[in-house]
Amino acid sequence: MTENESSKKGPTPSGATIYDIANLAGVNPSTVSRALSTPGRISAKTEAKIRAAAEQLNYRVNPFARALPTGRTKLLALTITDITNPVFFDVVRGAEQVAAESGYTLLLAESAESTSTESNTLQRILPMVDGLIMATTRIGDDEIKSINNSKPIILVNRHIDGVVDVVPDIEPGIIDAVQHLKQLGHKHIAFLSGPLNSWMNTARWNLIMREALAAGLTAVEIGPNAPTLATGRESLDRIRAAGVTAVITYNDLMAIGLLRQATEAGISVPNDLSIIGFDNSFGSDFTSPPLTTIGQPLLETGERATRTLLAILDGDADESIATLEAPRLRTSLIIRGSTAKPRG
Amino acid sequence: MTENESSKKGPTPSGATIYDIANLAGVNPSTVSRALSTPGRISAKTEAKIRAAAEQLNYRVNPFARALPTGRTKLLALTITDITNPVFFDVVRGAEQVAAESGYTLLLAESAESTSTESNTLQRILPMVDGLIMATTRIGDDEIKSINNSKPIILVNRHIDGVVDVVPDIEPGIIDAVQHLKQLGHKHIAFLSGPLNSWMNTARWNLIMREALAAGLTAVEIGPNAPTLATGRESLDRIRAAGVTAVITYNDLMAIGLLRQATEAGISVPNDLSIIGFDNSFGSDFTSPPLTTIGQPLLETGERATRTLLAILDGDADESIATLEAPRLRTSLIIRGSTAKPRG
DNA sequence: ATTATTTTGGCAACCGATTGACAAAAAACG
DNA sequence: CGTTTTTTGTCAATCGGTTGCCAAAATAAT
Repeated sequence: MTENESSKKGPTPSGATIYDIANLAGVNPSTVSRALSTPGRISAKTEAKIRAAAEQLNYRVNPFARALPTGRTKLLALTITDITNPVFFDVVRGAEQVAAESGYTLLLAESAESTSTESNTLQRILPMVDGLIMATTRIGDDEIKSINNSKPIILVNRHIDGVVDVVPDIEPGIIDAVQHLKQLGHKHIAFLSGPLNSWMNTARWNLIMREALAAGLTAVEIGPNAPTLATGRESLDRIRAAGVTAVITYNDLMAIGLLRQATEAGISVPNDLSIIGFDNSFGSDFTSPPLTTIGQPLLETGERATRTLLAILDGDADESIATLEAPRLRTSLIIRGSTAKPRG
Repeated sequence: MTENESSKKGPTPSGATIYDIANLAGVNPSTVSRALSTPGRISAKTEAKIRAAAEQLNYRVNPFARALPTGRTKLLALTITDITNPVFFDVVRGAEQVAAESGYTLLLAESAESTSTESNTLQRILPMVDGLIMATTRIGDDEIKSINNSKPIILVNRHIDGVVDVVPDIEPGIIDAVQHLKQLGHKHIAFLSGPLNSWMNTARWNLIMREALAAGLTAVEIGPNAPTLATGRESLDRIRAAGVTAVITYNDLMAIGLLRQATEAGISVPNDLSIIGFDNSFGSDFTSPPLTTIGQPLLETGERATRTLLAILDGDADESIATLEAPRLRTSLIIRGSTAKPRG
């Protein structure tokens, strides 16, 4: 602790600069800059000399100094509302990986709780990032549109006109789910719905309704609800009261809550009640019985969202088009243990 | 899309600068800087005028421009190895909240998988942050020490000489756990251990061993293992073979895996096998039966780690001392449904 | 009213890169 | 060998703030 000369103090914490390199290599700082960031611009010999000097000084480019003239920070933000929600795990993983591959750093922002916190965090983060992936947010369409005017945004699982989004096609999964229930012999099903203003919630319910109708089943919506484990538990009575034999929930978390509550109340899942979750998120197979669920390709969603964002940022027309026109990701039904023939 | 003048193009994406404000308010840019960042330095009247102008132009300070001369970015990094591990949820929450309160932004870095990825990510992040909280890492002591020479680090649940850490006292929880098992009538217990080089793993096992000995129980270590759900499942046979009636696991994830595997194999938990997890992490009460576990104050851990880091950064002697000398956080036994009298 | 003191605001240098313009050096050409 | 073209490296301005230093203005003290 006594003789570490340049540690932690002063505005140059850890710092060899291109000027130091220039000195050591006997060239002009701008030459150093070019050698390091515009390969080919400088003769191989000089470049080698500079790289050696940089290596020797353990040089790291100062991201802020670079960001200032270029306006590019190589930082991407991924916003989520609730780190506790397993849906994001794989989205984060996918995004993180693609970002890292491209030399970008992912800034993960959780805005638990209030909308105002979320707005504030966003305001703080916005100036530092090149672009935003919004995985979930309670923020309104207008604010998102306004942000979209200054920085590119990719929306995940939400649609707003004029904003780029990545949302998997929910149709195949829902069609299969309803058919699955029908084939098991269910006649009356419920949708345990999610948040009131959720675009995705509405989309899911509408489609379930349509398919149930087409299949000759009755379908009721129970909700709206916060998309949490707790509300899943709390809704057991309403579901029983509705007289249905099967439930599709807005997400897995709610399904798990419901399943646990039912089990504790002596109601057998799947025999007394079939449950289908949504998302196939991390942990949905940890329950007993493991959850039948409509799976989303979460990892791919994170990857694609990030790739799309990068394509926009790099303005690479070809890649942009390729990314934007790739076939849409699809949901699919994953049958596990929480669905069965209704009793009696 | 037609007439948004200054959107998304050029190095000044969204930007009013202090120069714009200076123009509008009829003062010098430096006066603007002072008015905004050194309250009191400028007369109230001028300051009001400047604030009004800033408001009108919707000014946001450019964090990079500020970081350049000051060397302070108001960014903190929190590194975790596996976003999937529920242990971090509350740590992240706590850290995020304290950081936000103090006007800092938390950069959450997941370095899933390989150590090399982790090193790379770290190198990328390091120059942009004021300090680091390392919640888990596979990185070696030496590298951590070396990082600690350039930026302040707070270690969570790990100890390295010379590096500040926040690690709750595991003693109370472990003492209670062993006593709990003894009182239930167990004679032979096992510790399902975690990663080989984990400091915390060793600490936990040593203490369990000591307490078991003191209580007249036999204790065996089974492992090392990766701290995952999968290894929990895979270790069932070894646990059965060891002839113990109770297991304490390195963490909840392993306990949950073990519990599920046991249940599927027709071994009743808690009647045939008692299981105690570790951490009381998110979801440890979702299982059937809910998991008895040695709880850590995770939220407080995240909060304290962040507060400590901020205290170091701000060099506020009083606050530093207060934070550093606060009573150590403690673990405690949380008795739920996965422990009972051994059968027969 | 005069001097001493404190406030207030401006000037200019600086943080560490990037980049357009240009001149010197090297290579290619006739 | 002289001239044109290309390559290579330097100069200097710039990004948007911060801050030490100083002078003008305002206030206080004598």
